[in-house]
Amino acid sequence: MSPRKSVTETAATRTRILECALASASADGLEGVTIGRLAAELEMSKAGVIGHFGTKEALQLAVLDTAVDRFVQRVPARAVGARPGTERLARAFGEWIDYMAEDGRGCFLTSVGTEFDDRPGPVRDAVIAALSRWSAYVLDEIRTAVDSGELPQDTDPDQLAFELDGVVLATAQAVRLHHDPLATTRARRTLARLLPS
Amino acid sequence: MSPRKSVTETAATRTRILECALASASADGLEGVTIGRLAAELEMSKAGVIGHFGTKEALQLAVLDTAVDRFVQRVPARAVGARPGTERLARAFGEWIDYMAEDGRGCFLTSVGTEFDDRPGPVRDAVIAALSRWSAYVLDEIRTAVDSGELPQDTDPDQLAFELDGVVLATAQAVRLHHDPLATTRARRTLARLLPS
DNA sequence: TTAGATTACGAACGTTCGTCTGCTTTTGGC
DNA sequence: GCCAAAAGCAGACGAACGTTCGTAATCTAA
Repeated sequence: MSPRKSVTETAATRTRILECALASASADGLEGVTIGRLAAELEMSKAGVIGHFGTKEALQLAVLDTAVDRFVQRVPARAVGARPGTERLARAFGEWIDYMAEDGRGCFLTSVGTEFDDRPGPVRDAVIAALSRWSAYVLDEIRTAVDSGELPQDTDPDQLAFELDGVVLATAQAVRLHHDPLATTRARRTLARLLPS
Repeated sequence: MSPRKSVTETAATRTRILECALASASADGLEGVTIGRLAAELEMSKAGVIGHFGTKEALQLAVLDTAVDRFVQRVPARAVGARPGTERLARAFGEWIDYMAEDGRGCFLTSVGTEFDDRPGPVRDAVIAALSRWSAYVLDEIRTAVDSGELPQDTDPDQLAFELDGVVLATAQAVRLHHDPLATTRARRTLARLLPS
């Protein structure tokens, strides 16, 4: 039928599937992704789609991986240039907020976290693992800031991380559910208070 | 077959269905509720289940209504005795936090908000309406507190409401996803800072 | 006592789900 | 140029989906 692709192009097919699945999952949730709809949208057979992953669950994990990669490339990667401590934290969270506000995207990772927060399994584990990595990153920077005196000595890192998490979640809700154009403004204001520069 | 129920008992059947559906939706999301599983769990026929509502979407809206009712009975209702302003706000949010922490329940309303934040339709509209009512309630109390001098004159009510929302969302995530036993402690600490008494 | 709703049933509808089985085509290394 | 490996297709599988029948049993009201 259609001309076959080179090996790099077949790897690109996998990427194409994951991009489409990520878009679908952003709207309908990770469980809402279906092989049939993906196949129709990509003009492939269902077997051609799932053949790259084996099972739907493996596909879900791959989608999650893709989303995490993009997040890492976008958020922490853009903060490496900032000085460790509050400056890096402010940069990272600022990038995250901007990222969420783009096209009302929100945060895929936290959305899936809510979707799977009561469904034990590999997907839930993967979400928790990813969020734990982020959490460790944040806590590390907070401790650096405390040690250097940027933050008060009596700062409770876990408490601050909790409040920063709240800012992110509130922003995601404001952006996606309420389409609030002032969400980023409010988020930045809270951020500035939590992370004095 | 089985003896028919009186009219009050048949109304109780509807309640029984909604309770079961609410439990199912808490775990699998509102879209994850299926007529077949409900019927099996309630030992009824699928037709008997859906007959009370007509369509699955109507059932979803009824489940949402049930959840909102319970929330109202539990959270704002317990705060009516508190003095308007920061005291009532602190009481209401404190109750909400306790409510979320019970059995790691989390907040059904915000979970569904995340689930449907990109799916236009009656369910999304109903979630937004319910959250808007809560938001109006909170903003009203904040303004009362500002007027009475409990909160600084330059308080931005929307900003404070945004940050309170963040506390709730962070608590829900900590409780449901991470099973964090310290979630309520952290939430109360943030609350105390946002709403000085 | 009777008539009309109401309630729930069993059964089937057509659709979609995820998965699997052959089969054909293409690819990459020899 | 050849050949195993991989990619993708068509199609079918059983199961589950939401919905809709016709019917039997029950309740309410006249």
